[in-house]
Order: sequence, then structure tokens, then C-alpha cells
Amino acid sequence: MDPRTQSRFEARARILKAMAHPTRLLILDELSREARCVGHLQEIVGADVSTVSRHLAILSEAGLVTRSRRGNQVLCTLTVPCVMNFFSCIETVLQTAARQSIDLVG
Amino acid sequence: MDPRTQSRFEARARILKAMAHPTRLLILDELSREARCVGHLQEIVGADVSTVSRHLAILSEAGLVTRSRRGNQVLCTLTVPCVMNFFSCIETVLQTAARQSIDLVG
DNA sequence: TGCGTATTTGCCAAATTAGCCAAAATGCGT
DNA sequence: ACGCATTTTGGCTAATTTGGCAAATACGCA
Repeated sequence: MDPRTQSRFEARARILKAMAHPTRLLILDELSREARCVGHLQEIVGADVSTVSRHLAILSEAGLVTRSRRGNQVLCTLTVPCVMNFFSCIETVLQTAARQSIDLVG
Repeated sequence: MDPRTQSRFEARARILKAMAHPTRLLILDELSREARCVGHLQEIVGADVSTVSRHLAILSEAGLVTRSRRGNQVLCTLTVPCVMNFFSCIETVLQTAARQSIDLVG
């Protein structure tokens, strides 16, 4: 395969991989409404702060979230808001799957 | 956290996780153009057939691809074409990241 | 039934991921 | 400089993912 094509798919996969975790999706969802500091996100997520910090590092590395110091704390911002649009499509996938299950049963 | 919210994010994450692999993205990309059998996809991917079959199983389980027997072979179809739309947004993420790198250097 | 082609599954080793605790940073206020 | 609040990193373990080979399965055809 064309190595350029190869690396384009790898780049895309890296971003999807960064999103592909319930906690990280929750974080993205929250940040799509408003920029938040790590502590706030931790409350929502309900896991160890270190865990949340690691998730944020992953999102940051993928370019989805930007972290900036605000004195004592770190403010997290969604860099590319459009990522949330994808979920309307995702829902379609889920609904299609559900409908097919119903078809099988009925 | 609300368990209903929890499981909604888990469902979304499962789908993203299924997409989050270069080979599987390549397969989805190919299928977005035309339905293909496993052997054809294997040629494009260039990995062991068993590996491709496993990737297809993952995509199928996520509800992204449907597999149906056509005599000797298995035809793979993209169930929800809109998944490919996401990539325009992904490209935005990549470009934003690239632009920021340039800003840092320049 | 037996053969050849197409696809899936069992099994295994290597690599990656996720989560927590403890420890280190980072920055504010005194 | 010191204590306090906030965030990140080191180190560890358990679980998951990936990929290939070999074996099994599914199907069409003679």
C-alpha cells in the first residue's frame, strides 16, 4: 500500500483511538459545553485525579484538547468542536443495530 | 454518574474503538466506495486473511459492517455510510495540530 | 462423496492500555 | 521559604489488543 495513504490512516486512527474510551468521551462532551479545569472534570468522571489527568494527556496529545495553566489550575478546552457532530452518526449506527435485532426477534 | 449516561458513552466508545485502527479505517474507506468480499479486502490490506477476517468481525460486531454469504465468499457492506463524513472533521483536527506546530516553530 | 477455494476460529507471544497509589511538580498566598 | 491546593508522573499489575500460523469450517462443483 502507498505509504502516504498508510500514514494518513494511521493519523486518523490515532485520533479515533484517543476518543474511543467512555471516560474520554464524557470529558469531550463536557468540554463541548464549556472549558473546564481538571478538578471539575474529575468530579464528573468520578475516578482518581491521576487517571483523569492521564486521559487528558491522551486527548491533548491527539490534538483534541488544549491545556493551559490558569494559576493554580489547568484549564482544558476543546480544540475542534466539530468532533461532537459525529455522534449523530454514531447514534444512527446504534439505532440501525437495534432495529436489526428487533427484526431478528420479531 | 447516571448509569444511563454511562452506558450511552460506553456504546459510543465501542463504535469508535472498532474504527480506531488503521487497517479497519482502510477497510471502511474501501467499503464506502463499494461492497467487497474478504479476499478483495485482504489484497488491499496486505495482511494475513485471518487477520483481515478478525478486523471484519470487529467491524461487524460494532454494527458498522454487514457480512453476507455470496456462495463461496462473504460480501462485506458498510451499514452506515455516514461514518466516513467524520473524516472531514478529523482532518480539521490534524490541520489544527499542524498549524499549532508551525506557530511554535515560526 | 471428495476436492479446491474462501473464510473463520483456536492458540500463542508481544505490545499496549487502564487504573490506582505514592511521590514529584507547579503555582498561589503568607 | 513554607504550607496548601492542583495537577502530573513513576511504578506496578491486570486486562485487552494485535497478528500470524495452523486447523477447522462453509460452499460450489465434479
